[in-house]
Parts: sequence; structure tokens; C-alpha cells
Amino acid sequence: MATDRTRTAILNAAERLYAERGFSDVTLRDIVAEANVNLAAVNYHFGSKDELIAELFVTRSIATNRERLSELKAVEDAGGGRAPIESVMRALVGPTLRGCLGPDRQRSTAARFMIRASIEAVPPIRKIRNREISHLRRFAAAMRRSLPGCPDVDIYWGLHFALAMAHQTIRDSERLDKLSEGLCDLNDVDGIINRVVTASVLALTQRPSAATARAQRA
Amino acid sequence: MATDRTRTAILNAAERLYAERGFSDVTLRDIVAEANVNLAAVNYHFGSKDELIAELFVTRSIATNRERLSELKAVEDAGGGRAPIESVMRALVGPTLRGCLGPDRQRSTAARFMIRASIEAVPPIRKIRNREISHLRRFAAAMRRSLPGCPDVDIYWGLHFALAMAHQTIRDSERLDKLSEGLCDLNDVDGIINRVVTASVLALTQRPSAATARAQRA
DNA sequence: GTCTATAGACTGATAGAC
DNA sequence: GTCTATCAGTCTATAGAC
Repeated sequence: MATDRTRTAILNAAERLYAERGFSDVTLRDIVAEANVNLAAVNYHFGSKDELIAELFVTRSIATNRERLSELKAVEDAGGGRAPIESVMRALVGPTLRGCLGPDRQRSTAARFMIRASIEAVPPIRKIRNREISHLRRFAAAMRRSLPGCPDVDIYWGLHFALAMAHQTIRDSERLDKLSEGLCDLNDVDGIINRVVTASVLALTQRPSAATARAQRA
Repeated sequence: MATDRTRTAILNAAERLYAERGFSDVTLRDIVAEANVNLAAVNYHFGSKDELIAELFVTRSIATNRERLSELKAVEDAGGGRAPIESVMRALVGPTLRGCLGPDRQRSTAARFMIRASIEAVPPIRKIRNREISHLRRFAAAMRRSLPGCPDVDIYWGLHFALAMAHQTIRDSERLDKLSEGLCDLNDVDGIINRVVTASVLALTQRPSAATARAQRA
């Protein structure tokens, strides 16, 4: 029992610190100080710093993906196997955005950790991260079902841009807040999700080659 | 003369390594090995690792901003002080995207370094970076001139999303390449710029509140 | 200005007492 | 399982010969 408490304390402290300051700037000593445990406990429970990071990442990765897929399944089932594109994109970016910007503090840390992991591709994470490709492919497939006529290349770019907007909003919310002098409300999670979803869907559905040509000439 | 050569060799090697692997993962020893100079030369010429990073960032920051503003001025002058919104967005994301994904290797390193700097907000950079806000405000002002009726809050979100798409494309081009199995051509810089510009402009101009409400219900 | 050599302070990991 | 003590390795920065 006491062993589990130590293990959990380390995991929580590590996730919080990594999410805030990044992997290379947080030492094991920082973590054990935050967790109020002994330095040797980390290596006893996890073997090494890299294995601790990997365990955090795998756990959170599975949880986030499950949440996304469950939301996707719900909207596709409701539509007889084919959801509106808005709902698909919402299932993609909603869980992460709600987790990072919402009021729910515990999930916030988890999601921030995942964003950090996506930025600092530290070796233990890089290996595991390739699995995410197959996860995203399931969303690409759902998007294809929602937009049967849409070329694959546009599907992938749309997926990429949606994640880009969601992640950057979490990552750099401070700059947007300063730039807009508070005008952009970063506590209004639903509003942000709507903006990201709307922008992604527009880019996906209203991309006549004419618009591209026009932009190019300008 | 020989002193300048050493200085330049350090700057070039540092920028290349930082761009590739990030700040905290690159040591002064890595840099002097790459530059073929002595370890002590770094501290002689720059004082400290942080001052070396700061010098790189300031130099490149000024260059990138100048390039953006020069492109902005050109299109605004051509339109009598008011450019089409496509051209404004192009001036914002074009220089960075061309620099990072284009064939021009030297500028590529510079732009990649700036992306890295925007990710790893290391202390020496964090201080300087607040100046960027005022730079971006000039673009917000130009966007307002292009879209007189557009609410400020939408201007800021549009600016934010455009940078998000541009940066994420540079940062994570590898994943997009794998995900799309090469379908998304990351060497076609003009095509990418068009996609980013088109998506940003659509989000800015075709955001009737009806679309938001529709997406929310779905 | 450029070098060698090294100081001084960190890091992750471990041996061994309890 | 938890601790103290410490190892061996790394880092930045600097003193001093040339």
C-alpha cells in the first residue's frame, strides 16, 4: 500500500513538472522534492528517468485516444455509421482542448503533459509515438466517410491543420492573450472548440481550386 | 579577421545544432566540435551560452520581421494602403514557410532555429520574445484595414490560427508525411503557403455565427 | 585570440544499511 | 521499500600559458 502511494506520488509530481517545464529542464531531484519521496525511489519503482517518462506517456496516450474514439463512435453510431464532418473534427480536438483549457485541473495537467510530449520528442517518447499515426488514420477514415467526394490529400491537410490549431492554442495561449489584450477568451473552451472546428471544416469543404489560384495571384 | 571567422563558425554551428536538436540537448562541446574551434572560444566571444542563444535569436528575429514587414508594405503600397487579406496573410506566413521548407538550405536553418526558439522558451529568449507581440500587432492592424467590418476578436484568432498552421507544418512535417504516406507534398512550398493562406482567410471571412451554432448543435 | 587544464556544480544511477 | 551516501559522468565557465 505504502509502495503504491510512493509510486503514484512520483507519477503525479513528474507529470505536473514535465507539463510545466519540459523534460530536459526537470531533474529527478525536482520530482522527488515535489513528491516528498526519496531520490532512490524513482529508480527503484521505474528503473530510469526514461522509463518513468515512457510510462507516463503510454498511460496518457491510451486515455486520450480512447476518449477521442469513444466520442467518434458515439456520433457515427448516431448517424448510422456516418457523422457530420463537424462532429468528427469535434471528437478529434475536443478532448484535448477541454482537458487543457477547461476548469478540470487534473485532466488539465494530463493534457498539458501530452502537448509537452508532442513538442519535446525526447527519445523514450519518440519510439512510442509512431503508434499515434495509426490512431489518426482512424480519424482520416471517419472524415472520408463524412466527405465522400473529398480528395485524400485534402483530408490529411485538414486533419493536420485542425490539430495544429488546437495544439498551438494550448501551447501559446499566453501570447494570444497578451496580443489580444484579453479579447480572446481562453476560458471559453466551447467557444474555442467551435472556432477550431469551424475553421477546419471550412478549409475542408470550401476549398475550390479557384480560391487557391486567386490567392496565388494576389 | 581570424577572430571573425571563429565567431561566425560558432554562430553557424550553434544555429544548425540548436535548430536540429533544441537548446537543452546541445552542449557547448557539441557546438565547438561542429565549428572546429576551441571550447573556451565560446565564452571569449559571447560571454555565456545564454548570451550566444540571445544573439542568435535577436539577429534572426530582426531578419524575419523585416522580411515580413517588407512584404506587407509592398502589397499595401500596391493597393494604396490596403491590401487584399490573402496578401496580408501571405506576408505573415510566407517568409517562415519558404525559409523552413524551401530548397534554400541556409535560410532553412535560420527559420528552423526560430521555430525551435518559439517552442523551447528558454530564459534568454523568453525576455526578448515579448517584443514579438508588437510586431504581430502591426499585422493585426493590416488585417483590420483589409477587413474593415471584421470584429477584432476574429482578427486575433485568425492571426493566431494562421501562425499555428504554419508553425505546426514546419514542426511536424514528418508526421504529416508518414500519415499521408507521401500524399501531402512537403516540398511544394507554394502549395503549402496557399493552403495555409486559404484556410486562414476562409476562417476570417466566412464565419457567420450561424456556422458556429450549427457546429455546436451537431 | 587561441589554446590546455581544471574548477565547481550539476546530473542520473547505485550500493548497502535499516 | 525506504533511506543515506556516494559514484561516475556531464555540464558551463574560467584561469593562465602561449
